[in-house]
Amino acid sequence: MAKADERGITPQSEDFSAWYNELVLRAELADRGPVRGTMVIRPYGYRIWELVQSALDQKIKETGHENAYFPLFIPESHLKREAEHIEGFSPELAIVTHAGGRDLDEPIVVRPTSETVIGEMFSKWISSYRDLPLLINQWANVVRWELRPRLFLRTTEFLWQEGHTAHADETDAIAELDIATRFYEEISRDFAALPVVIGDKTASERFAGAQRTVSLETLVRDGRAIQSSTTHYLGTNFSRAFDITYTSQEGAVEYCHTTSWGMSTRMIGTIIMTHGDDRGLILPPRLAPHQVVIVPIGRDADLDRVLGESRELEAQLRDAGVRARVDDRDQLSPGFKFNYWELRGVPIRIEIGPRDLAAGVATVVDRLTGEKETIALRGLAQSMPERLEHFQQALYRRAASFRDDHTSVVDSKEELLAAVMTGAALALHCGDPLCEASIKESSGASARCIPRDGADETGSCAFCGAPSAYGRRVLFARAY
RNA sequence: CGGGCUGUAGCGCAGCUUGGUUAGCGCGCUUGACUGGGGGUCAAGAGGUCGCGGGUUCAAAUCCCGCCAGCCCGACCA
Repeated sequence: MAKADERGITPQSEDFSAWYNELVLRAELADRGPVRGTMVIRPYGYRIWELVQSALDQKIKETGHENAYFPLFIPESHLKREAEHIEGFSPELAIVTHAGGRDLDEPIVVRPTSETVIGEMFSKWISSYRDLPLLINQWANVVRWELRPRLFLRTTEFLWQEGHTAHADETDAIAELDIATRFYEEISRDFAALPVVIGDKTASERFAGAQRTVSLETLVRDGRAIQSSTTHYLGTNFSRAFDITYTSQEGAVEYCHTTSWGMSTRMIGTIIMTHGDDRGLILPPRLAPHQVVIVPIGRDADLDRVLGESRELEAQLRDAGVRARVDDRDQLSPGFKFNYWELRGVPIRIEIGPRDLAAGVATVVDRLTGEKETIALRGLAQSMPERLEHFQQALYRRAASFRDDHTSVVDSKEELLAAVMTGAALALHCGDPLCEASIKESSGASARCIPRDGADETGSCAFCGAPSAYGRRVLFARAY
């Protein structure tokens, strides 16, 4: 691992991984737990998660879903009922075989996801077309024993939200997919300032047991893609396995069509890697625990006046609906505090010193551009929501240009392989899983999704030359 | 599971090659004074089963064997 400068963090360009790890730890977002791959989410990181949660929970409820809670433990036999599902998950299961002081008759799985328990319950709860659609969401922790953990991006245990719905037919289930995809898109764009590429997964990248998987992909600053959330149309695979049936209006017994969809604490890792720079985090205002930090500067009598003015401004900002905080720690120098809050990604910093006070102004500093402005104290608080909104949009635009600058349209094997070294590639593909596998083998890149907003296009596969499938280009990138 | 690396104070590390008596350094922490617009200065302090177990030796952080843990790069990964 590259060594950080005494005070700063390793630059992104030198070692992105080291940058990321140091940042997560130094910004006090999270710490490693005692069991390999586990993570303690510290208050600053957890607050970001709470802000994601409340925004998403509101959208989930507005669209008619209800929250519920299902058990952490699942009988192993349940998981085995859907063949592809168990096959996909078995390598990463944590299984309890001993409890209550003795060996268990049947092993119990710690949920890696809840399709099976929820399916079991759905089959009891649904009997008529009048019971449909059934729209349930759960906020929970899940456990997946991944081989290579990374803080927030892939932890042994993580927090998420998982939506599970049952519908009378495919049309209704697909409409549900669109609803879930839309609110993930809105959370990503409007709250996390993440430009996403949305599209279906290819067959080999689909969720275990799904007929369709739609993913939201983000391109982060080292040129890799990350799936920040995903929705699945499960067809009748799970309803056949768990006997989720209903009697239709015509009196026939039919299988339900089910969906599931999730967004996890990985979102925080995505935000870090999309927006962060060599000075630290840059948080989108709508998800920032502190949107504005006020640093009072001065001593003795000056300090009293400056602190008083800072507190007054803090109160005004709060009245204006801004999450503001005065950093009144008197043992720390202003310069220390500037770096401290920049590392933590606070969008706007306001400095108030004797010179400012004498002129009735404050110094306002933008975390994204580093620009300092002198602004009259009068009216400053009232204008802050608009300033934060501009910041939010500028952050989104910057990420969108980065994505565009690092996405190439490619038509040959050579171009494809070159493009994925520094970003994403849009290529026609034959649709053959074996061809996908060999792209992965030669470049490390995988098919992220088939972007739904791509233009209609056919031709030959950029990699192998066979006729293209899908009628559109496929997004390839190395991924987290 | 392969390849590489690392375990010494809260954090980051030196010391190990060539064993030696009180195990160092920087940051952080505590107290005080001065300071304060980009990571302040000085002074005085506190803080250690050198990852664990065994072995060699008069003597082990240092040499040997075994184990454990963690990180990085792969493989794997709704």
